[in-house]
Amino acid sequence: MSPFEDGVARWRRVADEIRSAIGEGAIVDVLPSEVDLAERYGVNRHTVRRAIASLAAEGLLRAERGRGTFVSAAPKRAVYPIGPRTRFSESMLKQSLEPSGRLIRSERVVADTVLAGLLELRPGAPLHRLDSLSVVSGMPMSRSVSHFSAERFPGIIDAYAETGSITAALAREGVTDYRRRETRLTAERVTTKDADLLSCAPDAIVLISTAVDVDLEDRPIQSIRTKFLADRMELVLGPPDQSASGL
Amino acid sequence: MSPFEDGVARWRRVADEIRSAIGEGAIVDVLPSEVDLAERYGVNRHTVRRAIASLAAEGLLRAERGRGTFVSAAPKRAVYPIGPRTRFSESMLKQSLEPSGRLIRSERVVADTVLAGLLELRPGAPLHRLDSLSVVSGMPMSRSVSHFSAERFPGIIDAYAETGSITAALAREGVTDYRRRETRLTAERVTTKDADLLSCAPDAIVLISTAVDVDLEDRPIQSIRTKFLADRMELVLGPPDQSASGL
DNA sequence: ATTGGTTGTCCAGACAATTAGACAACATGG
DNA sequence: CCATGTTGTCTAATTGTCTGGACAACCAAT
Repeated sequence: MSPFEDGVARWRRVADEIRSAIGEGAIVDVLPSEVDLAERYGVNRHTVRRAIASLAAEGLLRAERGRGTFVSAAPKRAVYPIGPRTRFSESMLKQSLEPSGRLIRSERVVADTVLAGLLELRPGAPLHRLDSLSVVSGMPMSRSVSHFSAERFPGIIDAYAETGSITAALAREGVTDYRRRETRLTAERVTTKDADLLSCAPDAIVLISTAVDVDLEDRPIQSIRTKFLADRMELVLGPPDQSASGL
Repeated sequence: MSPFEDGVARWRRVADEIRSAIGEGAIVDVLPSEVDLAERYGVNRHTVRRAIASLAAEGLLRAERGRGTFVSAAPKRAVYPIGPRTRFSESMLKQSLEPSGRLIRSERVVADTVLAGLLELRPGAPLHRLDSLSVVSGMPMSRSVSHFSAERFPGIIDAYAETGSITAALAREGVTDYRRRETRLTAERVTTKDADLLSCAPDAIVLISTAVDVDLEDRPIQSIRTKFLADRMELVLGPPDQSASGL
């Protein structure tokens, strides 16, 4: 059999399986020996070693010569409750995390048929495209692309650049309250460009949320497409009890 | 620079980017020429060709000699509305899809502290562990691991094996209605074992949903952890309007 | 001190990935 | 017809992956 087959190196697949095993609690404190792992995954010991080296570089494992290899810390994900009254900054503050938003790029575009449908505007209507990055306690968390009506919110870009919060920026534009109408969720591999912005592994996974926010009269305010780094975030739906992330 | 860097082949990364570009609507009908793509992604033309070959094998692209390369069909994801009244089989039927569940494995286990907490049982309580696969119109969609109290639902395994639906199985055990209390969402790479069961690429991505269902008296019924194939499913929260999946 | 089990390092070979260049086969528009 | 641009195929050379084997260094018991 060929070492590859689908463009993913064996050592990386082994690394992924070990990471999963740790995440699921199948491996708790100490790893099986390199020889055992090699046999279990059907690869050479060197391949296992490379996988372990990769995980050690992530800070997940710690190898000690003559003793064994140990898991150093189960990484905890930040929790993001998502529902009709979803507010990113508020959620992070409740977890004693420091949210901040950074403007990556802004642009004036015109609405295509899809965006026009979502925002209930005519195709060709002028829009503000807001490309932003959310950083929580120094760690990049997500990357969003929002679209606003340029006619209704002429100063939204500047307001966001100053406040770093969409809720705050909307308040300046006269929107005191809003709610989420619908959220669609899926997941994909991160693109290389996003990987740079989010400073994550080039093959990390992002949860993709596509949503429309509406004001109290149910008129669309913004269409927002957000990519959350899956290994740093956990989305929670349901009653707002803020228990710690377990599994 | 090395062909690899992180265990992912270049052609694979190019393939992923092209797939994303199609998913986001950046590439609509016809691909740029191989030479253009090679320049854009900074790789050799042969590498682009391999990426295209991989996507063509998936059925996403169709290359025609002398003319160009075209996207054959925007793959539509099955939509799964998720909320308090979430029912997998019903949702699929509404989309004219044929759901069926298959029992992979069942087992009697005892509750650890985490499961006991979720199900509000004492640690050590006997549980049924139900390991199942959901197939929709012949396509494996998700893989679930459920835990039920063995004392309260002694026949749940047999009931599921016969009906292929958890809702139907619970009805046989006397639970006429139930609702979802909380759902936690994240995403990971699929494990090789799950990749076999789901018959998908060995490095596909799964949306992981961890939830607890409760009866009308708010007593926990089951804890369920489901892995949805992200490229075949889209989770939707919010008002139940069943519009087609349009990113 | 010895023994057994562990991680760390080195060498070498077989195979895959990537690059480069050149040319063939085909389609389209002038 | 012909010029241009496209995908398909081939050879070759370079670099990285994976495997196999061997040995060193280290730890924890006996």
